[in-house]
Amino acid sequence: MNKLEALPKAWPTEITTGPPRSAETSRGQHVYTQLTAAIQTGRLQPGTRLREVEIAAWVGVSRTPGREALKRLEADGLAQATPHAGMTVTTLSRQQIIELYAIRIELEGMAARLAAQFATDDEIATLQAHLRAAEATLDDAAASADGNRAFHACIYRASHNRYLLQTLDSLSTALALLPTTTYDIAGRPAAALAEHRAIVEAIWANAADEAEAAARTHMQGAQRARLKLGFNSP
Amino acid sequence: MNKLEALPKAWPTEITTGPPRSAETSRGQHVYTQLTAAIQTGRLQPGTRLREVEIAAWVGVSRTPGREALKRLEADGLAQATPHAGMTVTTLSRQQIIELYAIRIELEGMAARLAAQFATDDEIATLQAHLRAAEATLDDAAASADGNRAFHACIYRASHNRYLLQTLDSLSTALALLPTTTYDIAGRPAAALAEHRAIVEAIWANAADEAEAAARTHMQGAQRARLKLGFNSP
DNA sequence: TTGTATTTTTTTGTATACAATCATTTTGGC
DNA sequence: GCCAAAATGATTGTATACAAAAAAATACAA
Repeated sequence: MNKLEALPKAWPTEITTGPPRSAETSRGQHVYTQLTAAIQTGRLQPGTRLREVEIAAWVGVSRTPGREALKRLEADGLAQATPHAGMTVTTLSRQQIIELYAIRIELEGMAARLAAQFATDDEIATLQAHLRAAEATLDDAAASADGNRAFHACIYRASHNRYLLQTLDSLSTALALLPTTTYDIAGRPAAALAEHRAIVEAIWANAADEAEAAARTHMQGAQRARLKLGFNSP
Repeated sequence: MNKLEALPKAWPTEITTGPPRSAETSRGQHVYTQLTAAIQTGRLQPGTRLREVEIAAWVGVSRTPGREALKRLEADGLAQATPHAGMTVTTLSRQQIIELYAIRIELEGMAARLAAQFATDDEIATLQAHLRAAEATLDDAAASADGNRAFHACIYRASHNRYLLQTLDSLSTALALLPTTTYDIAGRPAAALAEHRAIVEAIWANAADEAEAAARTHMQGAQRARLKLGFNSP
């Protein structure tokens, strides 16, 4: 039926960067971590075929935990399966990116509003620390992108709504499928930092409306930057 | 560590109500369908222990597809796992219910807004058909609840945002963990119908703001009704 | 050459045996 | 009788063999 194109059989040479795999975590969890890391760093490009045996051999486990990890990827939207035919890393269309940002704008706004209402002093302090850290890495796109992820995750947690946290996490992860980050655009890290400042200030002042507005403005800026970048295929 | 309380070993006598399992669908999918159905109809109560072997034996398959289905339940938030200790059907706390409704209010509003902008004539006609059908089942709480689910799913689809659709689907499913529906409250089906009418009218008129407001009002009403009901444990 | 039937190969789907881990019970000592 | 430590049992985690389905390759005729 659907012919899945043949794809690079070569795997990234470096297999594990982190700890080899604590006895605490299951092999399945380990494979999942490896796969998401490989996708987010771009070592596994969208469209790449994911074969159970290859994945398993790559990480050095049997098919069972490998298969489990792939199923989780599918549930996260990071991989797509066709019955009996196998999985590929999801390729986002322009339309999908627009839809992703649409819901993210809404939920980031909600998170900022809730954070303005419910964030603890500790959480606000952490946000401010992230701002300071971001100043130091304005020139490093990769570090900026990492810092950005951490900053947003902080706001999610500060919302004190576990379903919101979970949903935004999953949406952010899906956007990590895109090959480059918006921080590769000249001036974007500085603009993002200014927008982040506005959000944190509103949260610090317990100004819910302002926080929501600032977060929405920020995400709209991110979307504009993203769509300016263009992307891989359709 | 955590002692999982011993729980009823008896399984619902009727195993399968639908088709026995088409050759098209995998056994894993079949188990998943059976489990979600059992949870949503209340045959599997929150807190019930889910053992891989029992599940597998119940549906008549081996552990592998049973285990796969359980992992999917966990990803959906319908079951909770503790490593090496097993899974139980999720029990929602009052706080969780509040958080669920909070995000649902936000996203239902967004869906109604988008539907007002982008719904096709067909989709609006389907919504109107649902209103007429709901009139006929005002006295039947179970039928009302089913119709309600279908109605909302229609709006999700009419939003034409696949991530919004997916997220709202998942949130609605999580709420199905609650034992009784708000439609068991006297007068609630009629109130809900009136609120549904307001939403559809706004969508039909392409009035985005009104649609969002109507949807939020509706969900706030649903939340109030829900919290009035009380619930199982914590 | 082209279209089609058939075989082969590849890959996922499933069953099952075994290992690891945690909870419980039993045993031994005091 | 009570506590600790070892043995037991239950249950999940993992490996692997086999079945089933689909895709690809091959053979063969028109």
